[in-house]
Amino acid sequence: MVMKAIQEHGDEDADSILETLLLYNALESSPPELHSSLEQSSPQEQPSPQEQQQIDSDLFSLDYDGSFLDGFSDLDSSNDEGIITSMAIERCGIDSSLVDLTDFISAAQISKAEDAQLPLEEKRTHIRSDYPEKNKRKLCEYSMLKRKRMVGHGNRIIGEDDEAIHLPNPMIGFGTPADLCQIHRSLPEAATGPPYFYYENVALTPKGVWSTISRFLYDVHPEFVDSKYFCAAARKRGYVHNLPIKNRFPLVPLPPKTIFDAFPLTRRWWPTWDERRKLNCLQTSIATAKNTERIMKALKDYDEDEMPPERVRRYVLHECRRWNLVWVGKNKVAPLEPNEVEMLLGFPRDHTRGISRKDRYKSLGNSFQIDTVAYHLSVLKEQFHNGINVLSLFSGIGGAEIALHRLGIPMKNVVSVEISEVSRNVVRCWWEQTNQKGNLYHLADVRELNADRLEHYISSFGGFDLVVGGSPCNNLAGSNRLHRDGLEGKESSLFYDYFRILDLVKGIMARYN
DNA sequence: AATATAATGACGCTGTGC
DNA sequence: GCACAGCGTCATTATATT
Repeated sequence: MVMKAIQEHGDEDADSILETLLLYNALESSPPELHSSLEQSSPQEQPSPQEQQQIDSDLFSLDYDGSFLDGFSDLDSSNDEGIITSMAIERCGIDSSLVDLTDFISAAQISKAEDAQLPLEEKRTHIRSDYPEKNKRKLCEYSMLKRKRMVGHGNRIIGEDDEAIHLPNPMIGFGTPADLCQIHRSLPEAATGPPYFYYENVALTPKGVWSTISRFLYDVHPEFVDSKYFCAAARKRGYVHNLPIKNRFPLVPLPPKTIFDAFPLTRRWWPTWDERRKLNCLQTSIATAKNTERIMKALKDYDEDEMPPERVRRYVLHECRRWNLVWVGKNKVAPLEPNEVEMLLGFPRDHTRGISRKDRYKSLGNSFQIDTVAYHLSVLKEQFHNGINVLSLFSGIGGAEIALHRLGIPMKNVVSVEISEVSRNVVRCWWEQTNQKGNLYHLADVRELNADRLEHYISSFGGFDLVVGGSPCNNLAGSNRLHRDGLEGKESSLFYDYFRILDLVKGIMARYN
């Protein structure tokens, strides 16, 4: 089918080939194919000096070398697609499913397709005649046009958000510690640092959102990762970043990977007909007492080892999945406690202690999964072992800061912007409790962070090494029944401030160097 | 007793995959 | 056609604080 698609479209039109393959795939039901994980062992020396947690190199003596794909960045002939396709088959095996092949080809394509073609502003701008005042997106695009010189017209018309971005399955990004499907990527020139940037948001957005985000963030393709490959709970997120992806390493100790590992006591009460081994996404609100009460009622007539009728099982399982419930007694389920959520997300125990229960769930539900993010940020350790300057936007309860800390990367200066006073207090407390040597500067609103302030920070400590943050997902997230109105929504449009600030930092840093 | 803060419970719909 | 997942919002009620 791959070959057929190539014959149909010729070697050069990679997009059409992918389209065709995806179409074939939609028409056929291809058998599920497991990813082959590499089992080679070559001890990797891990720089872990003054770290309290020693890294057990035997635990992760996997080969991170992505050499099988080393040629990718150097391919430049128009015949690449054929080569890539055959490499894909070679790599994934002749029997592998089309999904695997297309994922592979897609990942390889992205790095190539991105930097070519249109000038940046051309791609990011589709409304250029009117003078926008109303929405942030237009304002941003307008300011970009003003700032950058206009280049000639492109020859390809790019429609409004119609370049659908395909979510990979399995959602492992450029590989997890256990599944090293690593690909060498070449970033578009406009995307390269300094500074490094790392942007995060929910993977399952309304259509077109991720292509817009990607277009603004210098055409870097998002890395989609589900944190279920790092911990016991799912968390499907997209990450747009310009970090290297070679030689990543995970945090130690490794977090529990299954529900039973995380909560051993639940095993005693877990019915055989509940086959869940991972939790669903940890959200900002939990089940009510009424919910769990109804479940208890539905089960009250059945013994522990007795299988309830299918109707009852279906109801109970549906509610358990919907509300992320765990078994805590005979026929009794309960939502997770705040400190249990902290543990699953990789935060120190009682990190959010002292604020209201509701606020704990909310701030945790809005946070990073630390192990996942730290895995991506781990490549900074070698480069910044003497310390790093961080601009942390939408900091929340400090997921990025904690990831860096747990990686053993000293923070020299952290400018942290967070609207919630409660969350700022959490980070401030943590900063003091962990005896951080560096300086923490707190701001409340990203919208007030202008060029003057940035200039001041950059001149005072010599630039930011990393701009990190995840902008609000309120208007993107599936759970929002009322205002899921996309990237232009009230809160989610703050993404454009992330871009605005990042772009300012890039500009100022370029002047200083 | 008035006011501030916290907890409760009900509320669809989109996108994807089989 | 159906199963499933999903960093959420709001009005109302309960509890805490002044």
